[in-house]
Amino acid sequence: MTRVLVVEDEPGLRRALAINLRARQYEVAVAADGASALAAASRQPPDVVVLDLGLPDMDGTEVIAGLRGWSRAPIIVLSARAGEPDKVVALDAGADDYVTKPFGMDELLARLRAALRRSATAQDAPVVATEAFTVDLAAKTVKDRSGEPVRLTPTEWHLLEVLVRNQGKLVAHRQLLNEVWGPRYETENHYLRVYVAQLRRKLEADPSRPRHLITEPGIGYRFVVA
Amino acid sequence: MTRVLVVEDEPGLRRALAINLRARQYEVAVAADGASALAAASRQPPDVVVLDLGLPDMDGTEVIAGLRGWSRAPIIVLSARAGEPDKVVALDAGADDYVTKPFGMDELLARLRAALRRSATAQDAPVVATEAFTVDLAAKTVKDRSGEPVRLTPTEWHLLEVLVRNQGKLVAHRQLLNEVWGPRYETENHYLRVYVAQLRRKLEADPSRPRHLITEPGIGYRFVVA
DNA sequence: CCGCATCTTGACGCGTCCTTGATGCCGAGC
DNA sequence: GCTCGGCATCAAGGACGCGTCAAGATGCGG
Repeated sequence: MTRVLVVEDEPGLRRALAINLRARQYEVAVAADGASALAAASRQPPDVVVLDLGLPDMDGTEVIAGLRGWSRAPIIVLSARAGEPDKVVALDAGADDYVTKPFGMDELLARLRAALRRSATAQDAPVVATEAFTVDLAAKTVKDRSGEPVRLTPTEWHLLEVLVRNQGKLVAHRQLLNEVWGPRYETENHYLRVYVAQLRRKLEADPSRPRHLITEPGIGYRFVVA
Repeated sequence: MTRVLVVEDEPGLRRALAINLRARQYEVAVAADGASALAAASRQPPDVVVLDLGLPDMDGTEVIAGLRGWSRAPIIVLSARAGEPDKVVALDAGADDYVTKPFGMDELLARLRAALRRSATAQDAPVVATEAFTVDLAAKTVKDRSGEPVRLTPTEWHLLEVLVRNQGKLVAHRQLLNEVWGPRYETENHYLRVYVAQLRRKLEADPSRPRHLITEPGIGYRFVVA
């Protein structure tokens, strides 16, 4: 069954969305603020997210960034703000669609179907194997050479996932920090050093001579398979 | 380069769309009616389609169906009709997004970027190859003739990137310094000599006789592939 | 309320990179 | 032939970034 995460602080609308979606045989999880949305999403990864931008606790783009760090599930943004700049910011942050309140339930459902149709066809092989370890992006698991699972903390996994998804490409400090920690942490390069070091210690055969998690001095990091 | 097919019968809007898209480095094909749109799409498969529903010769959903028969390129629908049923019909027919006229150009461009981001398969590799080395702008990698990666420092890479982006064109000292070091360094021509020399030493077959990183005395530098 | 895992923050040594100066070369102009 | 300005090359210093270790904070589950 398709799992929808509804993030909406207004109780009435939240209920209405949940009822309508459940009536169409979707499995619905709800959250009233950004923090619980991210928690719920990590606990039960949704297939699509309906996200109200006007949340009490976090900026909407931070929620988008938090989700995009590890999930490609379509994000449909709801907002009372019809201004163009708001739409551009949300879409460029990683949202897939932007619906202005008030909206019709039929339209939202149609946009939801369109988003799901796309993501159904866009599934690529989410397993990447190196000589030292294997990453399964779908199952969110990492195994070492002998097949033993490797324990990663949530942040370690976020970071690894972003790097693996851009395999071969150089990912800038700024982009990594933005996708894993959010836009407000774009200058905290020290976080990267600490967590890259931890990943290397857990994954690389010789952590002091990394072969897959490569430093590009002054620019960022790169994951290479060979 | 990303190819956009614009299907719009109104000449003014068609021109405006084409101009704006070309200004953003998209490759634009235009069509004024459904039949020529389908013909153009089959001749030159687009990466994304911007489709006005109010065409003179065919119903919009027919055009969508005609495209969806063989192409998965995202379709962004433009329409003057804001009614919900129209949106639902178009989206369920296979459209990816529905924008109501009048719309802002920035919003359309943002929705276009969002659509393209999803169809990750449509990414051309912006790779520039010379006989001595190969530059991959997306992955930020440089390889020499034997395929070995070349290590560049951040400043070296930044400088090379600007030159390669303007391949064939002459880039003035002032512009290079401005883009790499910032506006306050526009007179530090010495920096350029040092770093161009380093790039030549790392990339050119015969650094003292450069064939790709060319000095234009008194003006600037130029990158040429052949 | 406590304990543990995780995240954040700090300090330090080391290596690399940026900046800057010195020197030689070449061509243009006098 | 000489001088001068722009360019190429080399070298050295100091600054900065990176890796590493470890000690507080923080938050979560029991």
